[in-house]
Amino acid sequence: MILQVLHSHMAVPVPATLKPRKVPRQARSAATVDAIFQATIQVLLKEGAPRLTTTRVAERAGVSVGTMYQYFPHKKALLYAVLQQHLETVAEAMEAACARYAGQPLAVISDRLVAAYLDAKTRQVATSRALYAVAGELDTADLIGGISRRVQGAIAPALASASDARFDDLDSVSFALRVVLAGTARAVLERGATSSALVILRKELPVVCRAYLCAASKPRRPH
Amino acid sequence: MILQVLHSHMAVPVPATLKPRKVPRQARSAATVDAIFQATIQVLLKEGAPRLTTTRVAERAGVSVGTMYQYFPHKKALLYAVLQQHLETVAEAMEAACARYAGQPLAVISDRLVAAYLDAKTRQVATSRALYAVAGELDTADLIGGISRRVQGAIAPALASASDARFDDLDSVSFALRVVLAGTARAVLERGATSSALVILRKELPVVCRAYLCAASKPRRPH
DNA sequence: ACCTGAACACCGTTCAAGT
DNA sequence: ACCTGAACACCGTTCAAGT
Repeated sequence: MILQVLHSHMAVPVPATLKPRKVPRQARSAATVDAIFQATIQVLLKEGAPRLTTTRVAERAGVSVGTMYQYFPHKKALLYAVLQQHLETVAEAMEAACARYAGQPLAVISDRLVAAYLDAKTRQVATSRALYAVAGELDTADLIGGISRRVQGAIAPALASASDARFDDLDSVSFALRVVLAGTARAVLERGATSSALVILRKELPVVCRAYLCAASKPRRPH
Repeated sequence: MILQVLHSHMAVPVPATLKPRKVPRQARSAATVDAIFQATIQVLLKEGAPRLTTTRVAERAGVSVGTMYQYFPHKKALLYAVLQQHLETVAEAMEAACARYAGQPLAVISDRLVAAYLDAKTRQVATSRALYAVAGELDTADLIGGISRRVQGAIAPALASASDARFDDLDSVSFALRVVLAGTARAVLERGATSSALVILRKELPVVCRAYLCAASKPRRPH
């Protein structure tokens, strides 16, 4: 529930066992939850995933462990919420880009989507990396599934709207495009994220996507 | 060292802290290590990552925890070794495919490399998935870095050998191709790996790579 | 020489006792 | 009503005591 307070647009269902047990109705509670949230990211970045313990987060947030467990039923719920926030930021960026460049030529749409994805992911490289590491311990099937559906739901109409191309199998192409974007970005960001690797990614990934979309579509006369 | 016994072709340097502390010189020791290895995978698949404890692995392998710590200085060394074995299998498959299809037209090389990668990863989908989950807790920068270099060292000459294409920036293209392959496959395999998702991946990933390689190269007359 | 497993430090989680 | 933090079960790791 608190997740909905923080992200009222949320469309992804949260598994019952991962739901926070308490709805912060008062301003003070909301502040506490926010402090816990911030503390989690700070400890993760400063101490690393292995030292991200409930005690340390509580200490940094200025509350007792007991209090923390009133808001998050267990450690995983905490990580889940942080990951969710990050993924929804990315999803929003993609939705915005899709809406903005609808009706443009395919090459433009492709380039803009790639740029939007890379921008969203590289805006806080450190946080992205840390969250990839943390996500492995979580049951993220539903969360990732929901975000994926949301992103694909934005990509598909954007591709369909291209002024100079049409797709026979829009769903497969949307799926493939999302997976290529997400997978490739992760493969580079998760480890070093060397600046040279990032440079190559920014140069080559647009070529990959444009070439693919072109190969997977048929031309059509602009109307 | 024991890793070298198990995989004598190993080219990747193992960080000092992750090295097993004991070299099994006798057959009995090698058998013990192998039992620990098998037990790790079994426990991981049957009980899941959270229940993968040193005690459980030792019990299943039929040794005491103390004995296990003679061979692997800590739990991470165990996981590291298992992951390493898996990645080297994939690297071998890629090297074999690269050698086998050298000199062929670019489209053939591309399709075969994609097929080789997907085959290697999907041969044991369950193990692949389980290892992705486990890898998050490990310091895999060196391991992944070494394997990546090895795979790119095979991909680059294969691409250069294409009978009908030549590349201006071979390194960037090899890098991008490897990252697209690895990232995309992971994005699909890591979660559900629905059979429908796998079908789309097998159909679209070759199109992605072929279109990209074609776009990133110039044609040349076969000699 | 090699193996064992109780013991230790530390983790996630709970809940009686405080305010 | 809400917060606290000692207590509990369990984990990774060690090392004195066995063989």
